[in-house]
Formats: sequence, C-alpha cells, structure tokens
Amino acid sequence: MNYAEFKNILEIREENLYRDVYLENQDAIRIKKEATAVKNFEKIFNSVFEITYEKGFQAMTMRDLSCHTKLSLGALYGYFSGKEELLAIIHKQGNSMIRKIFGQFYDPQANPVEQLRTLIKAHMFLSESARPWFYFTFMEARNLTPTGREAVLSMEEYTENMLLEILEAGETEGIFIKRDHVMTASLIKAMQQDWYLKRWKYKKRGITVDTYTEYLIDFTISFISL
Amino acid sequence: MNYAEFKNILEIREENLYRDVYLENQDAIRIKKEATAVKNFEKIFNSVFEITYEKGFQAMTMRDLSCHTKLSLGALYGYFSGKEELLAIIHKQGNSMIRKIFGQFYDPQANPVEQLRTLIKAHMFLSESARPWFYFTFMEARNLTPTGREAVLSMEEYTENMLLEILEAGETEGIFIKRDHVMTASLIKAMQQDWYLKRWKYKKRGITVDTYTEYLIDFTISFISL
DNA sequence: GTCTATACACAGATAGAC
DNA sequence: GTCTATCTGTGTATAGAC
Repeated sequence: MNYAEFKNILEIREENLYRDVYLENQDAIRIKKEATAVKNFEKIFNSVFEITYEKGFQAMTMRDLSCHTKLSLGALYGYFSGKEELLAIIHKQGNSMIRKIFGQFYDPQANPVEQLRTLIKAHMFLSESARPWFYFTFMEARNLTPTGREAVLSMEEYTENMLLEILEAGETEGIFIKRDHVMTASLIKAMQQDWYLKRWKYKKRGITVDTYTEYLIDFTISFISL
Repeated sequence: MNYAEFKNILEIREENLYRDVYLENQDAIRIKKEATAVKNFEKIFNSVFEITYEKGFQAMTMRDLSCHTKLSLGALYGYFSGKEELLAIIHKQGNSMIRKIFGQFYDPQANPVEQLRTLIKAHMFLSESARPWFYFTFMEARNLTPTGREAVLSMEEYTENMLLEILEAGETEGIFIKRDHVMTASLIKAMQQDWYLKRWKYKKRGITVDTYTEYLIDFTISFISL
C-alpha cells in the first residue's frame, strides 16, 4: 500500500466529516439548513487551520476568521457559541475521525512484521491526508480544557499501545529481538509525528510521504529484526 | 559521558546567562544595578517558561507575569519594552547559548562513531538542562517576527548538518552503510526533540535522560553500522 | 441566515507618586 | 526601582435590521 492507494481505500469523504460536525452539534447551533451548515463548517475549519498554522489559535481573532471565511462576525456565532467551543468542536471531531479510521487498518491475522508495516503506514498516511488536523491537535492541545487535554494524551497512548502490542507479539513469536518495546514504540511515534510537525522541511527537500514512510519502516525493522 | 558528568563539564552557570541578558540589552532597559537586573531576569524568564508551558505565550497576560514574578506591571516594563520584545530576548538568548555550548562538544579528531555518540549526547543533555528553553523555542517560534523565525529554522538546519557530516564521513571511511543520510539525520533529530516535547510521558514512566539517550544511540547505530 | 453597529471586558502600556 | 492608578486599543460577543 502506498499513499495514493490509501486515499482510495479511505471511504470517509470530507463532506461526511462536516456533516458529522453539524449533526453532533445540532442543538448548540442556530443554523437549521444542513447544506448551508456543512458548506460553512468546511470553510470555517479550513480557515482556522490556515490562520492557526501561521500564528496559533489564541492569536487568531474572530475578525481574522471573519475575513478569511467571508462570513460576518455575527454569522460566525451562528455556528458555535464562542471561540472556546470552536476549539473543542475541532478537537473532538478530529479525535473521533482518527479513531474511526485507525480501526479499519488493524488486522490481527497478519504476522507481526506485516502488522507493523501496515500500522505505521496507516498512521503516516492518515496524518498526511488530515495534516492540518494533526498539527492543530499537537500544537493547540494546551489551550483545551483539562478533559480535552486528557483526550489528546489518551490518543497518544492508544496509538502507542497498538505499536507496543505488535512488538511484544513479535518477540513472543521469536521474530523480533528482545528489546525495551515501550521505548521503541515511543521513538516510532516521535518519527511519525515529525512528518506533520516539520512539513516545511520535508516539502523543501522534495521528500514525499511515501519515501519518508518507507525509510521509517526500514529504520525500525532493522533495529528489531533478528 | 552521562548526564551528571555533562552538567559538571558545562561551565556556563545560570547566573552568567542572565548577566548576558542584562549586558546585551543594557540600553533598552531602565534598570541600572546589575545585581537587581540579573536576579529579576531570572525570575521573569522562569515565570514565562512556567506560565507558557501551561497556556502558551500569547495567552499569558502581563498580569499573569506580574503575579508570578511578584513584580508590579510597572516594574516589569523596566526590564523590557513590551511583550513582543520579551519574546525576542528570550529566543535570542536561547539561540546564542545553544550555539555556544554545542561548539564545546565538537571534536573533529574522533572517529565517526564516537563523534556521533558525543553529538547526540550533547544535544540530549543540553536540551535536558535547558528544557524549558527548548520547549519554548519549539512551541513559540510561530509568534516570532520573520527574522526570528528564520533563526529558529537555521538552528534546526545547523544541528542537523552536524549530524549529516558525521554520517557522510562515516560512509566515506567505510564504517557506515550507504544510506540516505539526510533522512537519517532528520529522524535522529525527531527522536531527540521528542524528549523535551513529551516530558510528561517520559517522566510518568520513570525514563531518565540517560536511558533515553542510550536507547536512541543504539537505535541509530544499529541502523547505520555495517 | 447574514449583515452592521455596538456593548463590554480585558489586555498592553504609561504616568507619576513614593 | 517599584508601586498604584489609569489610559487606550482591541477582542469577544450580542442586538436587531434586513
């Protein structure tokens, strides 16, 4: 599987994603027509990602967002009750999307090496196709309420644990060297995250997500293989 | 060399650091007595790091800083002309400190394996002893002026290039496998950064900087060694 | 649903007494 | 050098017309 194939498999379309946002917050928002809401949520989210990438969420003013979305200040408040809620909605939606898609790529039948490859790829390709979301989650987690913050940390542990289980299974089956798998899993995650945190660097160098992913997998496998 | 030994070698004392801040900004600040300035700069910097770790620099108000340092608003403005300048001073000082100390640990005589070990350790231990600074630089780079931002990126490239040169030398000498050294260097950096970005995680697990560093070195060496 | 105009709070920054 | 009191700008959020 490469990135292009991944995107084909991915059945979740952007549009459905914003429909979810609308449906899950239906009581909190004033807008009643689904089509309008979906269209504008997409605009709003993308604008937030773009502005926030430049200066961070706190520094983004509602007026910035208004200019960027070409919706007036008053109109914006039809879609969420305040800036803080907007942040929460974005995070929540991102979280649930990521969990949903990860599930699709877990195959307990495959051998550990294949499982590891698939999991690393799934994470890399997902973070590529929803990069603004991943970047945002990482950088803006601090601004969340304690509950929201915990959700982010628990996501980190959740994905790391999937790696950990595979590594342990591999050792048990005698395929992988005995190592400190907790450390290995942490380091893999660190390298995965670098891809979306340093977008500018890899873009400048013309490194694609496919190249990066293969290299990361080689790096890892060479360390744990007998 | 382990972390304890590193700290002994490190000749730069905290106090000297804040003296530098005072001396380099002497014309811009109202305070004339060195002792007072040094003492309060230390308080101010540490407060900024602490508050910012929780909510980010933008979200930190001057009143927050005033409470935390136990200096009044008016007094604070004796030490810097405004919030933006404060940010710039912190970044600038961090940058120059890091470059200065890195220089100390570069030994072109040693063989590539030793050079690599030393360089990775120097970076890890430095980032540990000045962790707030590293974390701050990473997370708040976005808020800098374009010039300041470039300084951060150039630091990233500077340290990465040192790794790169060692890897290439090692290949030339026939000690390391032929690989995409640019990619390897990037991944090493990614793993180094994870240490100070995810402090909470490693602390919770009781992983020390020495353990982490040794593991990272093993990981790397096993990939590039013949 | 979207707009403009505006209320209100709060942040950054300064003045001037001590 | 440090304080308190205060000015001024700007940001979030709402009211009410269209």
